[in-house]
Amino acid sequence: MSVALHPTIALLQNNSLTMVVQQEIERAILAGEHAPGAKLNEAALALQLGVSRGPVREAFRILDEAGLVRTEKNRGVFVRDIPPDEAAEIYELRAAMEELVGRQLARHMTGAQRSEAEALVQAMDVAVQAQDQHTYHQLNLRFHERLVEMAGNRKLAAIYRKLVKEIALIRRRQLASVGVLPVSASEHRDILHAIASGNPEHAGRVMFDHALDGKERNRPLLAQGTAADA
Amino acid sequence: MSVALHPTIALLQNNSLTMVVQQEIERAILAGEHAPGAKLNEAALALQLGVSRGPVREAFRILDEAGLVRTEKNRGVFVRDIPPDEAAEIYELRAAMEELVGRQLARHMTGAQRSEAEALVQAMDVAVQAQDQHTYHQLNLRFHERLVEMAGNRKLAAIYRKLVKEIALIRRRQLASVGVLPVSASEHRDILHAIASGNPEHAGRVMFDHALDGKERNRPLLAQGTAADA
DNA sequence: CCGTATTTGTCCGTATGTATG
DNA sequence: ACATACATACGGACAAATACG
Repeated sequence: MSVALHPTIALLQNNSLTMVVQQEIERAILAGEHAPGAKLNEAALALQLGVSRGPVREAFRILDEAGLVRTEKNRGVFVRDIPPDEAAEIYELRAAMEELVGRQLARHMTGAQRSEAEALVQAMDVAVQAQDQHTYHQLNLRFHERLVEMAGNRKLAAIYRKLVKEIALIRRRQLASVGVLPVSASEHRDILHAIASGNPEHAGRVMFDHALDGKERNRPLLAQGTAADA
Repeated sequence: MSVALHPTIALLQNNSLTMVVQQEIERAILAGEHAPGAKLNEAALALQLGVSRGPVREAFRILDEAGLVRTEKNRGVFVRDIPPDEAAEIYELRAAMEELVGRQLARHMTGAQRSEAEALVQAMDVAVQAQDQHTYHQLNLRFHERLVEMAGNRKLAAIYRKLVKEIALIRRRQLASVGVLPVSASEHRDILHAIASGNPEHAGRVMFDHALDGKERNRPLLAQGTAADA
């Protein structure tokens, strides 16, 4: 007797309290409810979430390994405040990964995948015309995540997702950076076009350049790093 | 009054019990003392390490996030047994990262860095002539890790190190794979030569091909994956 | 510089869920 | 199918370190 569960419920099924706590703290951090550099009080969080300190501590260890918080022995856990030079390196690495994705997709993208990606681009157009920044941003994230998934390397996809979270954290630091909306509107069509061309190097370069735009848009606070690749 | 500490001691200084436990379990896994798929008993490990179950549980969460173990709710923690198709993807991803490193080094490698790398290559030659597999293997790991570090992207280096650990775990699965020794002896000189040529694409390709050799040597058990890049 | 309060680090007990005869 | 044994999940208590007055 297997009853179909609502997706969300299904996921929560195999989740220990530690997982729930970890996801909630992560959500709060990425939502800006805890500023970079802020101290996370173990007991206070446990109380607030209605759990004991054990699961909170375990969640802290996960978040530390994931790079979202930093732990100082006998002092506590702090939201990571990624310095500009390291932020630049993370942006460069994400761009390099998108380049790999572009190369791979130029070789192996299927028609169905192309259709799915184009649907997302069209939805973004709608969001732009409706001046709906939030929807646009969500769709943009999904567009890129789906492309990365389509590249067919699960480890690459997993690392990419972590980088995206760190970048979200970096953006929290730069108060103003939200606002510019449709800079990349037409670029997404260029990406799909480049992929469809079947030229791996070209598709890779287009995706790399597009990804680095995100870094450039945040330039004011970033040291002009030299890191991996161009 | 700051007394100079031995490096090892210095590291242990700021390490909580959880860190110590995590590093010890990790070491044991990578040393093959726990086979892939084996169950790690919380209480038994705690007893064996002379600590309580708390730090062991926290260490488990770190190792899970790092990808070295897998946790099943209410069942326990198991050493990850990475399936062949995912193993192939990890090898491909590492190769792609080495390609990035090659490109970057072709642009920015300094003379001092080149000297350091050449010293490691020479040491490897000595190990080969002495038929010292273990030393050769260690030097080989250090050679590649140093090159990755020299690329100047700390996040890339951190991810690379994690991939290397997962690959070490994968190799644990394939009982025989140790034995072939100097396959890559001269290839390391080729790498340095390609980097010195100053041609990023060429250096990248040489490092990519070299890295993928490691995958090919382990082919028998690997599904021929399609993953990221060539 | 010292004493106090707060917070983290560690340990252990209990409840709950899983495997086994 | 049931009962028993066992392992994990979670909570709470004590000890140690740090921060503050």
